[in-house]
Amino acid sequence: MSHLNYNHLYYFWMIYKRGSVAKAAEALCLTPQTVTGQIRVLETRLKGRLFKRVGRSLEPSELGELVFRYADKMFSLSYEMLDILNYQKTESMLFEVGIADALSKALASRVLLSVVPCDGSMQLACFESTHESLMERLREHKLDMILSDCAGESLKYPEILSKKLGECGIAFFSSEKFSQPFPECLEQGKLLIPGKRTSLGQQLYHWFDDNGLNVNILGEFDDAAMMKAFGYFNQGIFVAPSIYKQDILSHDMHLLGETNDIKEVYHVMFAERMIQHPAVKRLLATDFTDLFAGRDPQVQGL
Amino acid sequence: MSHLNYNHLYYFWMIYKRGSVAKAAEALCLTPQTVTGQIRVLETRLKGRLFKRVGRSLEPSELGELVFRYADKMFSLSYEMLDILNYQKTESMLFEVGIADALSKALASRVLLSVVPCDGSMQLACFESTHESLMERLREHKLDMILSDCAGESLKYPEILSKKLGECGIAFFSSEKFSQPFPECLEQGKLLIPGKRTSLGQQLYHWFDDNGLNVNILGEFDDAAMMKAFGYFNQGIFVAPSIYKQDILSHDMHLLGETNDIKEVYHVMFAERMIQHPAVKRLLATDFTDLFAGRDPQVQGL
DNA sequence: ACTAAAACATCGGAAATACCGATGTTTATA
DNA sequence: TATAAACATCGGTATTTCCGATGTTTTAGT
Repeated sequence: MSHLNYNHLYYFWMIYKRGSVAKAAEALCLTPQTVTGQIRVLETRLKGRLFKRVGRSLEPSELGELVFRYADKMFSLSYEMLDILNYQKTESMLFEVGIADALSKALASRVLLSVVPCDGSMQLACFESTHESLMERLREHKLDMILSDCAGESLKYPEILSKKLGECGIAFFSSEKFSQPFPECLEQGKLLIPGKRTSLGQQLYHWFDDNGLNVNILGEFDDAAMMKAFGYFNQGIFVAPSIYKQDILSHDMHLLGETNDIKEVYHVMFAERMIQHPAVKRLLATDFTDLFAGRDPQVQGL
Repeated sequence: MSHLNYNHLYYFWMIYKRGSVAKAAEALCLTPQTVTGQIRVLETRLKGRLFKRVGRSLEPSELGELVFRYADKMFSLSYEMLDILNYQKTESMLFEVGIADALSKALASRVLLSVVPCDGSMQLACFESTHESLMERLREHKLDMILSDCAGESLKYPEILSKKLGECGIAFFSSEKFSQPFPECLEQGKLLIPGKRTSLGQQLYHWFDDNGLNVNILGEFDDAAMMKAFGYFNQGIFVAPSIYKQDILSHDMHLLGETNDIKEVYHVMFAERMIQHPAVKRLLATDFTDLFAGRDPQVQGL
């Protein structure tokens, strides 16, 4: 049996992934007619059509679906390999991390600092965005890892693994003082809260309900840093992880109260790979219970 | 970043697998200088040597080892895909099974018959050989499955999975009758036994020891069918699974005795695949306890 | 209903590259 | 020391890939 032309298989994979010959041709820096032609050759070799025309676009045939299942695994591996070769070549290794807007940046930075060696041999690149858009980038191998407050979506993608790093109770802060005790005092001021789509935001809504609090919401923020900035320069009441109490109180803020009913949960998400990024490996080998209890973390050896 | 030439990667994989450019070139129907040339291009693309010369042959470099780990997964998948496309194309599907010489053919045939549909839509091809050579063929994707008496070796290859189908006590038969009771009578005749390299052979040696029997061995057989044939036409005492007692006794043989201390164990071995051969799927879904107890097996639905 | 745009398909020539023969170098073997 | 068996290199040829031009079908817009 003659050998497969694996470049043809790659072209096929690209058409399937991008959804059209035109888009694939663009990604491959070729003209559409070339790509079509090469697919014709592959179809001759495999003795069957890979796509059928539906309207003016193509849909994979049964054979196409079967072939794609294999090609996808193959070229995902190849992309993973090229990734690794890239960061092995670069003098100072790049570590690209996505951080969910909703997370407290202070804790996230502590987590990252504990796994990036301080000798300058690794260059950290942080992207902040919504969980969804970060997941997309992770799946495209454009991020090494994500720190996020929600792990739920990772179940949709079998190639994405996740691990809970830790969790931490939250506290309410304000520049004002209020006459009522906690938690009733929350009804007296205006609240800055995380958006409903974030895990913390949803928990807060339920908690207000459960405690019969009729709160007054000044603003909803998808980005925790933005919320905190508002809190510092306005009258609003804002939320932050309890363990940063000391830091926030030193900014002339007052602690209204704390609760462990609501937890900010930290998850790390990463693609399943044959060779993990060294920083991800370190992170997975590290026990963060100390960090989330407000102490300095212990980094385990690999 | 420019795209990889996956045909070059395939050539590289072939050199690594076969151990030399010359052997790879032969397998690829090319001349060695062509293969070397194409590898040079790949090395330029990956910005590093893949092999280093050691004596008059090549050894993979560190980069080569890394690349091979990926290429091997990729092209193993590709070969698996081509296999499946082959048996999907053929009108009557081919089912290629390896059967270890040492196994009783009667039981093996019952196992196979229970998973091959009787409508003629599947064509069975059986190869008998030693366990080792069958394993080699299985790893080369030249067999869909192996039936064997030993599963131990499968642990050496992570891509080979195995499952125990069942086990069955054994009995001793002979055309002669002996004066002494079982098992002492075994010392009176000449024994035909399975080879020391088979599981049954080893168990027998230990059992003779444990029971203080000083037996007289006429011949050792790697092939169970050969042993039985000898038993039928000579005076030797031979061994067979207890459940075929009735059949063997009807050939004018005498049962000397049975034991459950020694078991003939049946294992099935197959490659881990994304899409299993339908017959293997059926086999794995079938409970053979009835068959190994001498009853007709119940085939479960898929 | 007609036109324009956006898909994919086909064909023939041009550009790229894969391939081989000849030859050279090194290393193991007889 | 000769010989065979590896791999490496070079230059020309053969093959394949690629693109431009052109055609067909379908969708969208006016």
